[in-house]
Amino acid sequence: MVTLAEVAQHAGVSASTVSYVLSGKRSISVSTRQRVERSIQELGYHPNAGARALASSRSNIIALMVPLRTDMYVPVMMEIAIAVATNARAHGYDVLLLTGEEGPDAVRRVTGSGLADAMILMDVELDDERLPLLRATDQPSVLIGLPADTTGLTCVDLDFGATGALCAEHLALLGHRDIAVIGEAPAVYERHTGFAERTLDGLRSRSRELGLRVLHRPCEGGYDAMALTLARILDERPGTTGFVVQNESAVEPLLALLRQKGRAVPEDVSVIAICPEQVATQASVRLTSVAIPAQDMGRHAVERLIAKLEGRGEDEVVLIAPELTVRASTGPAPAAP
Amino acid sequence: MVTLAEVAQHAGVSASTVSYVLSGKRSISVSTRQRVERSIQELGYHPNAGARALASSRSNIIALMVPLRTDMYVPVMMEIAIAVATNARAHGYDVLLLTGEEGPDAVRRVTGSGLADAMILMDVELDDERLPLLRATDQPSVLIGLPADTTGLTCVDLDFGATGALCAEHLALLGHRDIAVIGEAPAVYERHTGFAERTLDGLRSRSRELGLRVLHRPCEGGYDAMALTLARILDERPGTTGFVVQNESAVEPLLALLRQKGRAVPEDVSVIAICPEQVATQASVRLTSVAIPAQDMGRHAVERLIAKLEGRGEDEVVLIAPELTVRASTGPAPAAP
DNA sequence: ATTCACTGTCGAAGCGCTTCGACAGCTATG
DNA sequence: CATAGCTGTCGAAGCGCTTCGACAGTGAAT
Repeated sequence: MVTLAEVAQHAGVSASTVSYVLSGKRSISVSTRQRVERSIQELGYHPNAGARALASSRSNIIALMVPLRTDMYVPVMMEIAIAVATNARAHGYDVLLLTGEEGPDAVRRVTGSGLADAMILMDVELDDERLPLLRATDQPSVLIGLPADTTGLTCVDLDFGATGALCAEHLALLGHRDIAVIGEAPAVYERHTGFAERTLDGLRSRSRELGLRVLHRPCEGGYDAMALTLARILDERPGTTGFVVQNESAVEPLLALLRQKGRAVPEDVSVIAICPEQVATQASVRLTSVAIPAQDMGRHAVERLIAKLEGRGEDEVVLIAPELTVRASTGPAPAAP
Repeated sequence: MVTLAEVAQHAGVSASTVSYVLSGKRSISVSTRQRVERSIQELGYHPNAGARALASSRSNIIALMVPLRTDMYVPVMMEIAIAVATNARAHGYDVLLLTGEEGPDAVRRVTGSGLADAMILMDVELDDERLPLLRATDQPSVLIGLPADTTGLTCVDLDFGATGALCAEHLALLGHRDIAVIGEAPAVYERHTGFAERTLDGLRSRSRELGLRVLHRPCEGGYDAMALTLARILDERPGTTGFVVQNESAVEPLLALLRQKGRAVPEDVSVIAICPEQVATQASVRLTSVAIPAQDMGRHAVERLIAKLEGRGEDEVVLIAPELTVRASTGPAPAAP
């Protein structure tokens, strides 16, 4: 293993000079710099991470806590995780992957051990038990998701309230009057992750303004659960002509069921999905959708975090504006019979 | 920040004693151990990761390289990644998330800097450019996937050859004679990740033995691509009664299209999917499937790696035996008209 | 009683790096 | 021409931990 000292000797300078070449924290003459860089190249030198962390008390690592549950919006999670890793690398940071399993202990462990310089938490619940720890420590952190109380925290999330409102507006504009929301699984609401409720709130309040009637039904996803849910909805509100789906695994079943029941999309009923682009474009009907901007969320989270690490930037809530893309699954409400 | 020395002072022992309590590498009297442990508790001590890594030249970190592409079998990747993280933690290791982006350089960087003690590579291609590096270094590694040449490497993967064979057997047993394989996107074959080819090979050779006729068509996934692919297949081999699908995003479109064409599943045609359990159970028809055992793969990979880190275990190829679960999408071939 | 082998503890020497203060050799300034 | 202020480099002091050898104390074996 090549060390700083060996590079220094090879280049005929002192170790500190090599260090300064590497960090750029003091000016170095061009000739020396080049000599050192050549030596680094020739010897294939890589600074030792542990020694560096010890001496500088900075690990250049960002911890990313992902939820342990793999049962929900998984592709989004993965996309965020990868976006975080990619953006972090671009800023010279590596990413440590923590699962939610350890819960608050993971936060303690990471902060206490100096394993990471900062952390990003995904899937934050409204009243998350990790939040007090984050507020107490001076280690920078960013949440992806929006807890109930955001004081002293930096959060990044899609503006789900605006997303709900946007869906209501689109359907109202098309003349729909009775709409149904196919929500996430009941467990998601019980866990109070927040985003589902916020979507619903936004949608409901805008609907009220626009005179839409809204029926909300959580749904486990999958074909059978969707069949049951749809039957109940149509039973209760036969005149429903608009659907907003916030559950990836209910999308395709819903489309199949509507087809099966002879309700044409978008002629008879309109469907809006809140889902990743890929799902919307690959579904059996090209779906009008509000995209979940996983990449953006990852990128923003890293950028906020880097800003904090560099002393710039303060606590703030970044809500990404939703964008509705009209595709083939929504159209004018059918004339009342 | 609490240090070893402070704990030592608080407990009235020397620093080395505390260290030995922590590592268990020398015997410590019960009374001393308890005193030290109490001090650790009271002070809320967490060993500094950097210092530890420097002194012991072991970071207790495993690097996990995931593919950058988020366009394919993503949930499987995520599940593997989480299984890796969870199992690694159980062995006292943390996981560093690397994206494929950096390619071979990431391997150099990690090995060179001592950032991680070992690495797991996902999505290994048949002739992966990272392999020479892995063979050259003495850092333990495990591949998830199977390259062309496995000498000097440890690999974990589903036995895709046996998977293909299993599918052929199941369909043959049910009396099918003409079967079609809906494969992964052409890009997957061009990239030579191997698993798709191995599946096909296994399926073809067993089919030959069993007298099945096989038509293989790669498919991008999504509704339109699937529609085109299916049309071609039925055009070329109208008598096709069995389908094997190895592309998650083609599954639901295929089912919808078959329904639409009036071909009932499983009465008229049988469908086997090679996909995660969740996809199989949540599809619009409960699918007979061969599961992709993501959790097992992650677990095996970590276990192999730990074994190597502890000096036990040598290079080997672990092929996980496929399991076919019969559900509602396969049945006896219809009597010839 | 003497030796021997443990057991439990300590002190000290690093691990490879960053960073602070020092300083030699300049150039610009009064 | 002395002085001040740069610029570029160096030496040395740690960062917090692990680990090696040393050794005091104890009990067993001689």
